[in-house]
Amino acid sequence: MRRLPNLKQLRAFDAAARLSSFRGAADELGVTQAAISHQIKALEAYFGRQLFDRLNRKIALRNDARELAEDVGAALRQIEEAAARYQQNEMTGTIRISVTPFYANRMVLPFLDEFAEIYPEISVEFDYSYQIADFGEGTIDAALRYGLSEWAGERRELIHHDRVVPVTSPKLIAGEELPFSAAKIASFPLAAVEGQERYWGQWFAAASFEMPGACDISRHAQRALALDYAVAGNAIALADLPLIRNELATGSLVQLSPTATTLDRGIHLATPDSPFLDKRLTAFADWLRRRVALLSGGEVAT
Amino acid sequence: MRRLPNLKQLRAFDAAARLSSFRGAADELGVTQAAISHQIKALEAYFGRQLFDRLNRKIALRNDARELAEDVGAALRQIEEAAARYQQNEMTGTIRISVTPFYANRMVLPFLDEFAEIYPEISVEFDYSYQIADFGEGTIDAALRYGLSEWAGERRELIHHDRVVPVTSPKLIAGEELPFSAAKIASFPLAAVEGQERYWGQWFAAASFEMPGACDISRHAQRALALDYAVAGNAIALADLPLIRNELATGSLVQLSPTATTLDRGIHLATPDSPFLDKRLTAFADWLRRRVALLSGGEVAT
DNA sequence: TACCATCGATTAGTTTTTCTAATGTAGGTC
DNA sequence: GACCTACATTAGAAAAACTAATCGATGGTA
Repeated sequence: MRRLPNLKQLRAFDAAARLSSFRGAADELGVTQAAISHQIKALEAYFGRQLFDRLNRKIALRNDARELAEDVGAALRQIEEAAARYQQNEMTGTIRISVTPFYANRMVLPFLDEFAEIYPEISVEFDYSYQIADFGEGTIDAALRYGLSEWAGERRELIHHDRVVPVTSPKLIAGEELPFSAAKIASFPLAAVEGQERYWGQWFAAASFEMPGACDISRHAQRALALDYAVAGNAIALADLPLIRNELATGSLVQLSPTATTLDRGIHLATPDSPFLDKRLTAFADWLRRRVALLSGGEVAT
Repeated sequence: MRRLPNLKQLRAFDAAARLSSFRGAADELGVTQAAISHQIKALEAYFGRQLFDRLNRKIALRNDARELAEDVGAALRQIEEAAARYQQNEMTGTIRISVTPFYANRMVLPFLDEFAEIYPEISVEFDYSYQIADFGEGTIDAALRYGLSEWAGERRELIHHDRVVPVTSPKLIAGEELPFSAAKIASFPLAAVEGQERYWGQWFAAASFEMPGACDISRHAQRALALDYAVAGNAIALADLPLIRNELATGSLVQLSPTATTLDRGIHLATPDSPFLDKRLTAFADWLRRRVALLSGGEVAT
């Protein structure tokens, strides 16, 4: 595409032609009349002929410029409408989110139809992977990630801070009375995620109990595996209640104590560190945060 | 028409989207790559979201911006074509020219079909009037005027300098032998236009003859009336040969001497003093000048 | 694997464009 | 005939656009 006249001048021309007035065009474009006069003059110089006849105190679009005015007007209208359409379709289209099956199955998929009801034009696709997705390839718009509150090179929005309680299989504590004291819990085998053993210490502190130096703690590579270990009746694990509500409902896990502690990690929606937030992702994050908060008892993460 | 994005930025966007490259867009628009980067960034800020994904060493138009790119491209193409059309239709349409019937009938209308052949898209309308037309009303594009070489407030193009010879009706000189000497002519009644008697002196000077102080000179309000007077056999008049070629052909006038003198007046095409010349008027003036020159013997006025 | 060429981003400063303020001119209006 | 409004023009101010230089990243190449 080459050889276009100055588009700002064309815009002034369009307004002046429509209104048959430089002053009117100036008002419409929010500039002075002198500016319009300059623009038209420059455009006439570009074309090498007059676009308007200057009659006294008014102007008249020349006949041979009429078609030009119509075409330019139509083109500008097309641009205006295209821009408006682009701005309005913010909440349409597809967003692709990378998420672990563990979290998707428990916290997202069961409620996704609620999101679809609020934003019927947004379709959400999931990339189920334990790998950290690469935004660079452009195939992933965001990722739901479990972790600490810091990452580099990307923007994160907190969805939900883990707030954990001790749980285990009824098999492990057959016949014992609930709730358990912290001391009693400490006497059982405990399950922890590798590198996150300190959360047990944090929980015992919340329960005002000094954690014994020599606890029986097993270490697991992933949160899901630690939970599995507990479900199998091998140990007590710390778990976020919303995440295991199915297990609690079916009785495959029981909550041993009302004492809960909030961890310094949780689920975040991570997005590429672009200067602008995709409003659909913001909407998704907002929705998910509220939805998860409902499960946790109403506290919305901020 | 309001609420348009910056059109320069849209132009950069169009080029970048088409070429999937900022550098390519920069080359196409004849600016540096940095300029495109700035423009796109500003446009993204305007919309509040990203138009392109920045992958490594390349960019990818986002899906939701694809429609925008197409619409903008189409609109710019429309503008490009409209501008091209406007520039090409310089030689079409109607030009309205004010002209006296006397001159129109003798010098323009007989040859107008030749002009129509060269410029078939230009239609010429005439306003037959002895009044000086007012350009201000916008109904007249130009005027063919007889006169001196100076006017104010308008642009003139010389079509033809009068080059006059003495002519009269055969009735006046029945039986006399041609050509006449200057002395013999001076002995006849002479016809002149009011205020232009000096042209007789000029002619006698060209004939190397001192004009007698007491010539029989009649004065007429218009050139056409002086000629009529001669056709009627009442006097000898000075006339431009091309203008009276019909009378010479039919014998209602005869040329008395080969001596001719060029006057300081002639026919001009006068146009409003606008900053740009209507190329159709230039074409008309050029054509008419050459056509009249053919009648006068090949000298083209400059 | 190191090097080179290319692409886009960024920063700071310059150039160009665009705009304004002031003023002039010419009609139309009361 | 004074007054109002519309467009033109000038000079200078403001804003937009652009460039040069440089960075970081990466893909191709030797």
